[in-house]
Amino acid sequence: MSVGSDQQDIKREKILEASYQRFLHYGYSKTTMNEIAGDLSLSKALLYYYFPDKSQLYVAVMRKIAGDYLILLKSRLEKITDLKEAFVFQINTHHDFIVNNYNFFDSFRLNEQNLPDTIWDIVSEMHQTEMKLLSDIFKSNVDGGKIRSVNNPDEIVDLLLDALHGVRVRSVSHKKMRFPQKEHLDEIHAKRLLLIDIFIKGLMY
Amino acid sequence: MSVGSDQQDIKREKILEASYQRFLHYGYSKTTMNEIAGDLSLSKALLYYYFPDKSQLYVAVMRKIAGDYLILLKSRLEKITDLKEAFVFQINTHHDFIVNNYNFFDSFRLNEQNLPDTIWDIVSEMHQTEMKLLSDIFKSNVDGGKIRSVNNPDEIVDLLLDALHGVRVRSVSHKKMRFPQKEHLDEIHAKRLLLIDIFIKGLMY
DNA sequence: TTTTGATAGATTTGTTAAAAAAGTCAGCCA
DNA sequence: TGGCTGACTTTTTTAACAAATCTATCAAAA
Repeated sequence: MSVGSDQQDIKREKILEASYQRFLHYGYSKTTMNEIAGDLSLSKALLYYYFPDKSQLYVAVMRKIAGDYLILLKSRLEKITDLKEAFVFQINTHHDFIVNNYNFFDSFRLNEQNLPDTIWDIVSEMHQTEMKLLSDIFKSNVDGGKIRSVNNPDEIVDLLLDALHGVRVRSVSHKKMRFPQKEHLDEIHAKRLLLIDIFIKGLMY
Repeated sequence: MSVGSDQQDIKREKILEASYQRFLHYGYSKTTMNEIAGDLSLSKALLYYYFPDKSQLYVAVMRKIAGDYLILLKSRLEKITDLKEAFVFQINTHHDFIVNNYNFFDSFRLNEQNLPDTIWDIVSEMHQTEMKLLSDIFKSNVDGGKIRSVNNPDEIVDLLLDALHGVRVRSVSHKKMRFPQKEHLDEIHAKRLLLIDIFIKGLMY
């Protein structure tokens, strides 16, 4: 990946961590470079020594938390063989990822158009990795004879992810609140379990 | 419902129609009472004779188009017995309703908070009616032995609607466009057919 | 090589006056 | 007298512009 001394990498990490906290609590546009520098007792100019500009600093933070998310997902899914269990874990982990970083993602909701396109590469990579992990489990379930063979496993996995996503979106947008309440989380979870259940039954012989 | 002479009702209708056209083409906030009055060659004051204020005029238009939508849905679904066909029709009709009135609904997207709460009653009523129509078909399919009995048909119907909804949302929000393109509509449609297929299979014996 | 203070240039924010819109009302008229 | 209007008041939006804040740069210090 990147070259540089250990010292540089450590400082880079420190900057990423401080930036993450700011972005997380105040969002992208309400975070200033001065504040980040202040948190680290550094000069603002140093931030520009390590990162070309604010937007690319943001993308770097995004890359980091996306990476952490994927590592968590991977480590757990590689041990899971049950298809239902796999989807439940995926959907819960993804949900936590969104909820825990809600403010961080406000640059997506308000479409902050000055962000570099590389951020979409990260989004795309996340999706591809999720798909790959689940598809593998799916295929091994097909091979194991637990569900019937289909000609396009990836499409099926993608479809179920879409459907599960819809369970959250609808239950939120229906009411005027923008974000699911604690009470609703259980309801969403129950609905998703039911959906996975029916869907997988529909894939059996 | 409302009392008044036939003449009054006719004028009311004319106002609703003219308002609808304005809201549809320019959205809520970019439509003025003067323009609506101008289209009808009436004075603005007359609008206030028939409707208490702008927001309630908007709600009245909403109630009208929601009513039309539900009538269309009802007339067709009452003749459909096949569960799959019913869901396909529902989802397509709903989609058309949203697409055809896209600008009209901009008051929802930008959350125009000065709209009266009664608008949510309409949304709620739409959903309930949709549910009722589909649930009836669902139940008659259960009775006919085509799918297995479940303890809560409404919940199942609701779930499938959520899931189908998700197919559209994900395929849109994934890319940065806010609205599905023509080319995507076919893809969405195909995905939904597949989802309905698998889901209903999962409900069989 | 890493760090900074000073500073230029761009963007956001706050302010205020003018314009446009919502909403009201006394009275006209068929 | 119910339906309608023009003229009016009040509220909201827009435009312009100065002040403040923020991003980004750079010469020079550590």
